[in-house]
Amino acid sequence: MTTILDVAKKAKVSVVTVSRLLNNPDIVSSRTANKIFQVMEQLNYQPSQAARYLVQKKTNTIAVIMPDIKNTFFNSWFRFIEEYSSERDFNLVLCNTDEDPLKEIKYVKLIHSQRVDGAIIAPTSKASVEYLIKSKVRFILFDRVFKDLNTNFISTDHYKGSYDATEYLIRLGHKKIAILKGNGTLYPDVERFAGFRNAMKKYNIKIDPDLIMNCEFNEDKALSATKLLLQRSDKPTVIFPFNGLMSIGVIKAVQQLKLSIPEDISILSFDEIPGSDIFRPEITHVMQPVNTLGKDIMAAMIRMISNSSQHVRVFQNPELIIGNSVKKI
Amino acid sequence: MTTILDVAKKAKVSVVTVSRLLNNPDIVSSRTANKIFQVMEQLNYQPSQAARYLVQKKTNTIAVIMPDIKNTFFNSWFRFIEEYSSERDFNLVLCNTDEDPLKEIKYVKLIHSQRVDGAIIAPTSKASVEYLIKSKVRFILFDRVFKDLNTNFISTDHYKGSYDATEYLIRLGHKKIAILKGNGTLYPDVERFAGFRNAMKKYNIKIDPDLIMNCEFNEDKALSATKLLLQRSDKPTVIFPFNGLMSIGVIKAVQQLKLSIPEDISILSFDEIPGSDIFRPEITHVMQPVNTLGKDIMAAMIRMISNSSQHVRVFQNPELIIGNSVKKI
DNA sequence: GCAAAAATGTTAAACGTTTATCTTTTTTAG
DNA sequence: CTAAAAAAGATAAACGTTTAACATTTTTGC
Repeated sequence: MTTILDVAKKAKVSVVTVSRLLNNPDIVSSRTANKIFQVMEQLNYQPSQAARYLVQKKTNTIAVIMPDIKNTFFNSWFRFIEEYSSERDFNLVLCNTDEDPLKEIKYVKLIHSQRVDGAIIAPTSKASVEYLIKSKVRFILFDRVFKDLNTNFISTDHYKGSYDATEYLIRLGHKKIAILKGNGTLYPDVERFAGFRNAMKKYNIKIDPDLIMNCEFNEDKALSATKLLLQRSDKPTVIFPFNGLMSIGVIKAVQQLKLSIPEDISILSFDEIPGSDIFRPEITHVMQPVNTLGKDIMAAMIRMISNSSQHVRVFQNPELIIGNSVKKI
Repeated sequence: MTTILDVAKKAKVSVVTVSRLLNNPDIVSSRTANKIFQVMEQLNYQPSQAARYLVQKKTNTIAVIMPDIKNTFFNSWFRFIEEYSSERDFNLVLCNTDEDPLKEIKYVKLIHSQRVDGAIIAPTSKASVEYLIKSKVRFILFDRVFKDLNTNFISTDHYKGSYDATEYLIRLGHKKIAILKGNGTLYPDVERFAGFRNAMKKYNIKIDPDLIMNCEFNEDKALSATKLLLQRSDKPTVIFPFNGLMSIGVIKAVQQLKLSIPEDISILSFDEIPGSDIFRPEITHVMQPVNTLGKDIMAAMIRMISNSSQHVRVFQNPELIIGNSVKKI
């Protein structure tokens, strides 16, 4: 690998001049600058980030830790993150945890070791977040907040999204609403359920506990749950899965039972489903503002990196996108 | 940030002993080891990768450069890459180029600067590949090969995939086959078209040049092209888009024209479409072996990193997945 | 042609590790 | 209890940069 010394020698200048050109270009004459640039080009020189970091304590790298890059929501969110950061010359390290706390803690330690300038994390476990705090890694939580942990975050108002969606269903005449949720540990899960519960309460509709299913945000479990639900005598009129993946499970189950949406059963999804643009009927869903969620969190991160401390605690508003997967009753 | 010195002091051992524990654990007694580990835990110590790299010349990092993480094909491929590498304790840096040669060259320089142990790249431009060669970055091309460049690669036999698909269509009676392709620069594009052309030739069917559309792998262009095609008096009986994104465009066009698949028009896609698991009819498509493509390229990369040089030149076989989007004529 | 300003050079320390060599201390086996 | 082996320590160099302090050279403006 060619070093700054090689460049200096070949350009017949001192190492310090080369370094100055790299870090403070204004103070070197354009003649020398050109000469050095030319040599750099010839030798294919790129300064070693590692050596640089040691002195400057900056990596220009931001880590993104998330459960699943394949998940539609995280995927499109990531695209905005990537776009924004690449325009500002920050590098991204992407870590996929698969909702595995062990994988997550491994990654968290790794990025600590890498001394990234900051981390954006949609955590699976609280332990990872506590580790980040202890080890003084700069970070912003995304989507999943720990209320008792007093950290920076950007998330969606999951409560409102779910409340509004439920209200929409109720106004169309639905009372037997089935919920496919997680196990109640994840923040969005809790909030979404609370939103549902309170909307039901407001309209004085009793919640049938048999219609609340824990599917752990898993497609297959949603599929089985749906089959169970649809075989009941007292079956629900609508199913409300708390993420896109579970909605896929619901749709598959409906297809397998040769039923149709919304004639036989209505569906309302939290988040878009993959392939939503061509799937018919269009699935009514709560849409989180991925675009601004991505831009804002990255902007906040970059601000934190330059201005040091910053206070970022934001809930953004989701929007109910009306399709035609919900029937009026 | 706590350093190895802090650990040594607190554990009352020498820096060298701590380093030995980290790099050659067998030669330190378990009593000392435990003591040191305990202190590391307490102080949240993680060695600085940068400092380490300077001496050891290893980053344990592999860069993945690809055009679009949102593209179904690259996305699922990436998941396998990620899984395989994380199990083997390699870190991944993900770079999204958006098919922009400038963004790509920026990323290529970046990873050079980061001194990653290797790169896996589905290149957009030849310049990036030439840069990697010049700067002696270890790399394997993925999907997009440059025949004149004599590099390592793992790709699919695009020719065969397309040939077989075309033959399938012909045997079902199709003669007026419309092709939605790119502009003919990308390797897969060229090969896929050659496969189509030769299959047609074998069955002595003349290719109507009006049915060959350059849509640049773009959804909107595929949509417009499809509308044009379907309004012709001498319209095709089947449309064969060269990737999943263009297939989405085709499907949207068909939906907008209120036609149905395969009654009014048949479709055969190269690659899966997003949401393929719930979309009906099931789209007949050429499936690349994403799983093995991912594992194999990562395995090859890791071998290259440890054994130094390696020769990797592989074309894997795609498979035709029969759905019901192609009508017998 | 001269003084001031700008550009470049010289030297050296620092960043946090690893690693080699050599020395000293501790543990183990008989 | 002793000799050998194992473990730990001490010292120092190296990795590729940046940066500060100061010295020297070159350019600029008048």
